[in-house]
Amino acid sequence: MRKGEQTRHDILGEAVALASELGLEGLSIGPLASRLGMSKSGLFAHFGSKEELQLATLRRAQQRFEETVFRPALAAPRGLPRLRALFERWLAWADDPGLPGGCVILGATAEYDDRPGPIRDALAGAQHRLREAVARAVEIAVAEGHFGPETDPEQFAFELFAIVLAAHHDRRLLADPAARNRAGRAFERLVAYYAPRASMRGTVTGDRPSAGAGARSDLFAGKDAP
Amino acid sequence: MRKGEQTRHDILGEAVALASELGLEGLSIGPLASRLGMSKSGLFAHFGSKEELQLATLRRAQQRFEETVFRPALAAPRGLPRLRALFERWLAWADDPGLPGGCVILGATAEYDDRPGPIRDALAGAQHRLREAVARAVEIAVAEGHFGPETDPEQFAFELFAIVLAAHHDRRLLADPAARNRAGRAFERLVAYYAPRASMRGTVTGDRPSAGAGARSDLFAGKDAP
DNA sequence: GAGAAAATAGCACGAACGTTCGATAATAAC
DNA sequence: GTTATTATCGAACGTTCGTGCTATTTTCTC
Repeated sequence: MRKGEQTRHDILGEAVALASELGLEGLSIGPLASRLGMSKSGLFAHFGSKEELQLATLRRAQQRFEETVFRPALAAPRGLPRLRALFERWLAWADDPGLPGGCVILGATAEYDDRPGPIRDALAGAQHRLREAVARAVEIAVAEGHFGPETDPEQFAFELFAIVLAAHHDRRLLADPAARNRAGRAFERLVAYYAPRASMRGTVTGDRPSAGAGARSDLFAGKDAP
Repeated sequence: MRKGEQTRHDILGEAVALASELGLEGLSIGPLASRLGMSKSGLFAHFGSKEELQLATLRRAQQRFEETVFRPALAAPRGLPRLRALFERWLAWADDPGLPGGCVILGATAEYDDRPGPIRDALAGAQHRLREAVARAVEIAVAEGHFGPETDPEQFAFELFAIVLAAHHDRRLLADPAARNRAGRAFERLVAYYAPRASMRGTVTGDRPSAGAGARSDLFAGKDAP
């Protein structure tokens, strides 16, 4: 009873890596089995259908995202520092050695975003929850005074996601090493725009916006996780 | 000699629609042939290999993007209006009835961004040229005085692309009708950020001879039907 | 250690795929 | 109108895929 769970765990580890390169659709049972040194039918018995394997692989990737990106970011101080930590980890996520072909979730989204079914449901649900969690973090930043009170949390979450998406795109397709830097500047511009001082708005400053609004974690030491 | 080109044209029209739903990889010859009321082998003879069909389909999608999005935007006045027209058309592109499953190019990018070969090359090359073309449009906007002189054109192109990407994502996966509005607000914020300071520097360049609206269309300069 | 239960292997199936080939029908050239 | 060329078809091949069935080996329980 316990040996099965172990191999199932190993299988999903390889499955995430393989799905990263070939997509959830291209994740085929034969090559996955031979990578693990086991038979096709032996592997198949763990899931009962390919779709179940795909769902389990997707859930595993989502779980790893939460453990690698989201939860550690929650350890950062409330408000902007937390958002900054989230952003940094999110960018690094696509370079995870366990994801040789980029983010599995984004890849699966491109494949299943117009094919109704449990996979699409799982993707949409997770995306919805993530976006809401980011929006909550933005609300906290507003409460902390890092952003102005008229800040729209969902709008912020949308724009943050947009930056991550484009960075992932440029790194994967164009292999552009400048992508990360560009993403960073876009993030700073985003943060600067919503900063409480309205004078920031619509102005053009050559240098990076000063980290006035609690960018350093030591400024707000003491206030911690909710 | 001419009948063949006509059917080839018809085939690629359907191929783009099918690839929009199932991806370039999922574009299979059998179903495509039966959609067109012709035999598998008859269709196959036009391309000689599946990869050639995929490449031709991709080139056709790129050509349609240029005709539908980019070239018409060039007809708008230089500078910010042109960028705005580009942005609007770009957003509408994903809702094109000929693309029932979203942008073929973005879909293909997700599939082939880490698989070396002619398809990836075509994608990366086109993306590079598009990004450069947008950057040139931004340079013009700077010259027109619509943006401040320290505006980084490539950074702007990156951020503009990010907005479009996220809008496409939210519309496809989340079926979120608010996506377009959010993208619009992100665009306005982008434009506002790079706007010149209130201290009017005026429109510096009166009349540098414009390249004209219907200038060049070498965006996706790929050889077509060989 | 014996027996029950679970995990894995081996094999075969039907379907779908890209591709080939020879035959036939449609079109273009003269 | 005849002929040469091109376009299309139908059938088949070799693979690969997901899946089901039956043994056999491994693991857990008492």
